[in-house]
Amino acid sequence: MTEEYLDPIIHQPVRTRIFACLASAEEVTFSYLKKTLGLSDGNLTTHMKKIMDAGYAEMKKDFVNNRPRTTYKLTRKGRRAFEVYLKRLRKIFDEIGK
Amino acid sequence: MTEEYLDPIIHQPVRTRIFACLASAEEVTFSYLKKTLGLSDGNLTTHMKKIMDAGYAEMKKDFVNNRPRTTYKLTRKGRRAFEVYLKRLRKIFDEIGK
DNA sequence: TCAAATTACTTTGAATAACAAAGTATATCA
DNA sequence: TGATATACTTTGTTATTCAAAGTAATTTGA
Repeated sequence: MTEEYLDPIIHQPVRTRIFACLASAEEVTFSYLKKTLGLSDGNLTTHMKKIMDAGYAEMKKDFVNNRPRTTYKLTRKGRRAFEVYLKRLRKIFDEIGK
Repeated sequence: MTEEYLDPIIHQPVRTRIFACLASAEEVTFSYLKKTLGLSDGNLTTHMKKIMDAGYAEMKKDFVNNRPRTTYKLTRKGRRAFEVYLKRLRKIFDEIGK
């Protein structure tokens, strides 16, 4: 059980939900994440920064109707990390049933 | 998805594993947790303190072979909180598959 | 038309959390 | 009896989390 450590970048109340969102789609906008997860702007920015600093997601900026739009998507590395995370979580909980 | 917040007492890399351990047994000793999860003494103490402060576990102290022994067990509230946690986690991940 | 509100973020600072090193205390071992 | 081990707790530093305030462009309403 010891080595089944849970990636602290992913295993955090807000970020786990962000990852679930990102994993379920190709890419997701800042506004969508904010609304869907009910986060403050600052909170979302800093969490995304942390995820990107880990190399788990990347950002794209463009304009739609003269408004800035920031889009995030998981990198290959991020998707892989999330898979490993899910596998470990499952293993940990499977052991409860002994 | 918004209201499916994950209890920060439980959703933390070390504590999730502590909860899995506690949930799988009636009660668990300090030494066992420490060894099984590979934690430093201080780290384990502070995490357990946090879990107890939330009313999720309780501590029993006795002596075995003239040695102090600290035993932890989930309270009813703690077990319930863990169940809710697991249900929410599952829901969040189920949504990935859309 | 211009002031106010809205959208879309980022920066910053204060509160909280996480962790290990050092500390306390008893027991065993050589 | 000095050294090592077991069983913890306290303390202090560093890292993390979050929202308030800040920036900038845009739309809306009087």
